[in-house]
Amino acid sequence: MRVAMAQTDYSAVRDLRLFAEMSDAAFADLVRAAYVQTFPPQIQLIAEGDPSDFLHVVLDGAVELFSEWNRRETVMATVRPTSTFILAASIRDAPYLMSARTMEKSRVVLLPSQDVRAAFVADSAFARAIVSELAQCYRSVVKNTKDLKLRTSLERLANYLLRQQRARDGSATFDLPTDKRRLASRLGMTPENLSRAFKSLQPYGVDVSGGTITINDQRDLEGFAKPDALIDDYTT
Amino acid sequence: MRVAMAQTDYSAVRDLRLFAEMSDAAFADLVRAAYVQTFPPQIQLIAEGDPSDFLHVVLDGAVELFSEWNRRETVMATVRPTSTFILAASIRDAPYLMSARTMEKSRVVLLPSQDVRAAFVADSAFARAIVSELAQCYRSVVKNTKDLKLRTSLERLANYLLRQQRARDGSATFDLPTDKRRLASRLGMTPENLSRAFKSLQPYGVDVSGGTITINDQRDLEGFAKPDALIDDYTT
DNA sequence: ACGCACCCTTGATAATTGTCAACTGTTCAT
DNA sequence: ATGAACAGTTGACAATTATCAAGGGTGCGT
Repeated sequence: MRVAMAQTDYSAVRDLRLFAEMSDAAFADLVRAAYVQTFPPQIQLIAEGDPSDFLHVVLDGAVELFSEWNRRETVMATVRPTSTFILAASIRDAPYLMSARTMEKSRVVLLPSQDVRAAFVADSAFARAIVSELAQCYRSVVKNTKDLKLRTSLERLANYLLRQQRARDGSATFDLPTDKRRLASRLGMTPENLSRAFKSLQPYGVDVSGGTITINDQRDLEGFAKPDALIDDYTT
Repeated sequence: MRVAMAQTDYSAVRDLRLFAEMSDAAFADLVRAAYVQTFPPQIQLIAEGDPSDFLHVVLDGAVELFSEWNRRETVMATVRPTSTFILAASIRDAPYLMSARTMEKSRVVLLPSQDVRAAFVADSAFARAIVSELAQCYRSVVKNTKDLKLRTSLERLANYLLRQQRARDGSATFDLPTDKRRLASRLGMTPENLSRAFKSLQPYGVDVSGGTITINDQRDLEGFAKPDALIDDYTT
């Protein structure tokens, strides 16, 4: 009766660099026990400290990774389609270090962690892809640490804007991909401080209108922000 | 004439979890073009931005990883025997994100990055070990980010002391493994601030005499520091 | 022993960042 | 339309952290 079930379309997952080189058989094994679920906004998907039962893949929407300590909370990252999160915990079979919640209505694939580990052993192309992905994740977090330790909040914001602009192919005007409260937390500052930081960037040609940013003087802003490939270039 | 050369002893490297499960043949291939070098203190081994030609293994001494931006510098980590550094860059064949310098006289193994990548493809046990190692590295950096974003400098210091104490099997008195200037940088603060932070921990039973720390009231300090396994336990 | 570095500390001050409270503007359900 | 809820902003203030300058202590080479 296999006709009646499991016609779920995993082609979007398959297209991910992480899974693209796998053998068809190994991929079929991996998605056998997987399932796709759609969540409403503001739903907590995982909690830090929980055992890592599933590797998650965001197909649609947006997921926010955050952490808490002593009644404080901070946004660690935002995951947008199509990519995975909590890969390291799944691989190590260790508890999650971050919690995750949907920011909007989101469609997420859940792959049992044990199947991921099995696929890793069974399929060497998958193993290679995992290592490459993990190394990239590691390097991203290192860059973020440099950003946090070497720059003031104003410099972090300026460089964030330049990165966003580059991600939108360099147009002078673009929209922030998230609300300002989350952005503040992601950048390691308070919302009040972010408000003032935007004002402080006005002399460098940054205009803010709601969530729309205009960079009037690219040179000037870059002169202040001093972007550095070893911090701001997320492709290397 | 192989008797005359290359009798270098790589057993310390072999014992590392990263290499322990490799086949003898793969390990021999990996070590073939490797070499061991002894460096005096304060020598810069690698510079951020350089291509990652070698995976490094510290056999003796201590190596400091640091980063620079805009004339500022910060200590990212300290590597002690026996472990590797800049694994992610080697794997991805990407430029180093951090510089490295010896803190003391140090003996370091240099493994050509291309041989590491070759061994990764040839030996699946090695591939598995690399993934496990990388996942652990990733999780360490995430924990460090949480430490930085969720805690004040005083809280970071308090938790650092508790971690050090645990690493020394919980004895009330122990020595700092590094000078205070580097420690300050590692914790994301200035030396002056670290000095004052130590003073601020006196009421919680922390005594400082040179580089020797005594924790007189474990409970009290823990009450302030609120250590958390998802930040401070580096084994998970 | 002496002087010279160098690290650490301390004090004074400034810059940065966070907190609290109030206010604006918008959204959205009723 | 109305008003509750909420994100964002602003101002006043406090806490945290950094900077600058000076002094104390220690180690080391001569």
